[in-house]
Amino acid sequence: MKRSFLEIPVATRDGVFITRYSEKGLAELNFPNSRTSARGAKKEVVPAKIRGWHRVAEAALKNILAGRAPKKFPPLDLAGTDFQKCVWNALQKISFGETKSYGEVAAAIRNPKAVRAVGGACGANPIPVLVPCHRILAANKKIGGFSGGLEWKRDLLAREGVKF
DNA sequence: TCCGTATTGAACT
DNA sequence: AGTTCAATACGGA
Repeated sequence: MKRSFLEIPVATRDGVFITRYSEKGLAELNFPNSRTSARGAKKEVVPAKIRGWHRVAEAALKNILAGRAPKKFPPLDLAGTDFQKCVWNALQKISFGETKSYGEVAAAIRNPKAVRAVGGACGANPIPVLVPCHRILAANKKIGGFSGGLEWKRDLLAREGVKF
């Protein structure tokens, strides 16, 4: 069974991001380039609950894009395996402007050897930016990869004041 | 069960 | 210093 998400666009100076909400929280976020947007504007009823989340999510997103640390995050409804959720949870513990290597993340979840699996989980991350998969660099401080495009990763890091 | 992965560290040019 | 290679954990087909 496929979960249906409530899709809400977020206009920023960098383009229109798409957020998707489930009954439990923010479930997905897409970069502007994905042409997932511009759909037959399904103006369904947006529960007040979700409007509240969206307000927080939008503020958090714009803060990050502006190079400032968000004060607050909306609840996240991460759909994935236990391992993935574990990784994503670890990612959220990385503070703004800080970077970690895949190896360190692996160590943080008590699987020091699962470095590549961590990479896989990052790639499967449904919520970039808010779940800071872009703050993960390879051990030799190289850029690695990024789902939404490497330009985004570099740009986001630069805005956080990270140099490499 | 086999294959690919957003890695890593060591061995080899 | 750049490159190749095997190992490793996990998810998808």
